[in-house]
Amino acid sequence: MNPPKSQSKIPSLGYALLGLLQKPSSGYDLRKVFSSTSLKSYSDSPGAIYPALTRLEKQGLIRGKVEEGSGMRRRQLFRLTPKGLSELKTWIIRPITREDLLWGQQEIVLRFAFCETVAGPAAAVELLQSLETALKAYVAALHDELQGLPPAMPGSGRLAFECGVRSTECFLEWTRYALATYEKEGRKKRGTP
Amino acid sequence: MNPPKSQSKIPSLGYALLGLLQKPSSGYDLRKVFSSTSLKSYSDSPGAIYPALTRLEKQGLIRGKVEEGSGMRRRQLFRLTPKGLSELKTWIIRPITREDLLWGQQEIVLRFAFCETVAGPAAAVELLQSLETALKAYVAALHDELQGLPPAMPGSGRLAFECGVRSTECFLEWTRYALATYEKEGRKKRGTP
DNA sequence: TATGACATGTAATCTGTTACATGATTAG
DNA sequence: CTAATCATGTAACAGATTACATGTCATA
Repeated sequence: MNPPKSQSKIPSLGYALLGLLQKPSSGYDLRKVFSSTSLKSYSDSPGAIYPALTRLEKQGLIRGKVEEGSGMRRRQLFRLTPKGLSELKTWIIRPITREDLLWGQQEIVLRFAFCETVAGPAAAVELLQSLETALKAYVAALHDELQGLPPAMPGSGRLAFECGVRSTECFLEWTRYALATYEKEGRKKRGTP
Repeated sequence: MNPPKSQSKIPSLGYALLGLLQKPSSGYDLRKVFSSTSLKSYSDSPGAIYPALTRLEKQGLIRGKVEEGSGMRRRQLFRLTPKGLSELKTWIIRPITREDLLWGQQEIVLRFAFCETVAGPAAAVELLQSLETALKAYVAALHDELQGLPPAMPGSGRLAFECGVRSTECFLEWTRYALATYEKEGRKKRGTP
């Protein structure tokens, strides 16, 4: 009666966890990653992590097993299931859309960060290419909007808008830099013909 | 018994609404601003806006009045109360901390965008100066972290980190550009001595 | 043996999302 | 008249925050 609800919408934190679980980890390990590395934008609170892990396990995307080592603290190691890996891969390699850009850089860069180990360098290049396309259109649209701003707008309002434009341009430059890096690597491996 | 709970933590959306309500608006107006301008990162759904307005009114930060025009649709105009204006100002001019940077650019730029009309150009300059200080330290820390990355890290992981560094540097450049803009304006008004 | 770090979880509460509901006014 | 748009809300649900609760192990 309903359309098949194959994908039961996973929040961003869920995908971050899936990506990190390429290396089997406990909830505590994951919390430490979020609190100590540059993924600080995600919550490291137990009230966020543990329920999220439980949900992912219920969906069959990860599987936890309590470690039984002599003289060790109780510790549950989670690892990706094949289904979880496939879900992660699907999320990562979906081409970048304008919507993705509106929801923010963070998630896009996270997808890219996981891309090489999950789907290989070729997929990373494809992801960057779709990102470049989307960004070029978006930057152009932002410039148009900047032109159309009411001249009565106070200085700080216009400057704030310019900040958004610059930040997007910077993201585009990084995308090109990343593409160039992959190209260089490719040439190295093929022996710079 | 409890410490005085003078500030009852307002979420980011609440402050965005307070800032926009410098110009009296209806809930529908505000939704249109969120859906049509570059504030698209905030939700324009009625289920977010209307409850948020109700909360702000209960806290005495805004006041709504139903408009009674001949042959007009029912429409409730909200405007800032003095208490709301003061709360908004306090939020805006608090110096930028490292925590603010971790929570994201978005909110900082929003604060700056409202700063000039709420607190004047001098406050905007002070805000930018505290931002510059915080950003300089943060960029340095990010460079250190980049040096310390494990060499075993896959290419896309390192590139993703570099994206964060570049984006922060870009933000710092914008901050200096904005400061320069204010300085130029100041000289113009004082007659370029 | 007492302190602190390790490790996991739960409960209350708040906010946002999604979807639905309602009525008034204007355009065709 | 009827369809679309204006304008406001509500209800059910999911997810995050905060604070608390529990117990283990190492070490001083």
